[in-house]
Amino acid sequence: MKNFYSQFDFQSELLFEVLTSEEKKIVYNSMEPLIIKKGSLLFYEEGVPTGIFQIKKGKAKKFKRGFSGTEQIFYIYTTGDVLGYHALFGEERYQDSCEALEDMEVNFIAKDVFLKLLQDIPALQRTFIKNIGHEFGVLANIITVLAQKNLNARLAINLLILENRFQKHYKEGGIDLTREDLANIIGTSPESLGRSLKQFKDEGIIEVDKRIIYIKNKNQIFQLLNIEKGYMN
Amino acid sequence: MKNFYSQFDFQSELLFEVLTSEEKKIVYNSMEPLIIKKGSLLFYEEGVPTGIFQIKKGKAKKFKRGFSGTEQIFYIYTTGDVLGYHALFGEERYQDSCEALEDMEVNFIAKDVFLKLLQDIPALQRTFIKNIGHEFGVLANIITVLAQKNLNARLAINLLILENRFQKHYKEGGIDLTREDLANIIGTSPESLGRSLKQFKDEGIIEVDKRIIYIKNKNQIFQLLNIEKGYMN
DNA sequence: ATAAAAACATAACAAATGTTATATTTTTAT
DNA sequence: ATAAAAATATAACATTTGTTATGTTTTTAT
Repeated sequence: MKNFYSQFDFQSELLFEVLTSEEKKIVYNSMEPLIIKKGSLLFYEEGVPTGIFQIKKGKAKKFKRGFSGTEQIFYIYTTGDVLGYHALFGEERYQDSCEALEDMEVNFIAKDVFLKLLQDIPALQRTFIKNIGHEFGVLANIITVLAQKNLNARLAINLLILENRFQKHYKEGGIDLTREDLANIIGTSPESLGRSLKQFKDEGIIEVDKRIIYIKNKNQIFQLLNIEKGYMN
Repeated sequence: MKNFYSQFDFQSELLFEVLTSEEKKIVYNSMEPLIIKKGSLLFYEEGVPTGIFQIKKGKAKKFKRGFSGTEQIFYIYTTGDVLGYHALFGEERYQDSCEALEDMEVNFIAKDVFLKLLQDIPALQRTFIKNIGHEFGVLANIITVLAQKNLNARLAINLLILENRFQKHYKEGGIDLTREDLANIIGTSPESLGRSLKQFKDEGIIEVDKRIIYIKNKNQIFQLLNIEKGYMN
């Protein structure tokens, strides 16, 4: 059975790790640094692709809008993640939008430069396409959770996923998202989310400081989810 | 704005349509016919990929199992669809399982043969990778529906999608799925699904014969979903 | 530093969905 | 053709989630 976290992680921070140090040098020399302000878009649905990004600092949400206009967030990117490459394979447009959740520093590789890199470094193309396959499985897993789990379980699962993803890069390891964004990840309203958070607080599962959520008792979460010990490693 | 149905359709029946008639001949000569019995698997999660399939006759469900073992179905394939190719790009394993819903006739292309075809016909590789990108967007749309819509709306949307997909190949155009499978698509229990179906019957939106569901009044469905006329074309 | 705006917390009530139980219909195997 | 098994329909009740409303805290802009 697969590791729990890898079922929900794009693993897009490892994409350049397959390269030799020589090849890495070529790739990193192709990058140009960009500053992206909180609230602005790295790319948007239906837009023509311009290149790919690697996050040096900050977080971004990937989302689509439903019929009714509500954002559905299906991924939060953090430091190290590479993103924006789907649309570069096969002359497509972006399938979704990506917005900075805080002021960000990113490295950008322009489309033409990236396509040249793919040609020059055979391992790169295979790695990226392989990862798109993996990401496909991640979305299928997200579908499964949204379709089969009730609100508390969806919240519990996403708290584990988000804490795991953030703690790699933020020392304190808390989950710092607006209630609206968190609600738009787990598929509910901010009010219903609030009720579940209160339950978790009352049961000692989490603590909240300002809006930052800290997981205090993972065992209780595993119990809630009926996950056997050992599965989470 | 994109066509409604294309947002939820893999469009994997068009993959060979980009080829010249000469190239098509090569591809179709590489196929071997297979008979697959109802209930057996074309491929399964974690399995090593063997090749790709094109459906000549019959339907198949693509699904994953959640923690609790319940199937989550995220796609129903029908006649003409090509499937099983994700795992062939980049030495992966299957991310999901695919089971025949009735006795099927399929054309099979073995892995090595298919990879050779990809090399020999450059347009083919681009087309397949482009389609994987499109399918990624389809899964994101499914996530949005599951996260944001209530049961009746999810049912309504999936009835439209399924009728549209089936009517291409079955004259009567009804939706013939077990209640369990349909429930495992829209993310509910067969009992709750039954209640919604009864409501739809009482309101004259659908008719049911044996287990086959016929849509009788699409306008009522559009109304239910707040979809403007013209959007569905 | 302060006022205004935005985000958050919480409760009460309404509506939707889950669950359990039972009866009926349809399919399958012999 | 018939009995057994599987699938379906439906209802009653329990639980979960959505919604509306109000007050408080936090952030933002000046």
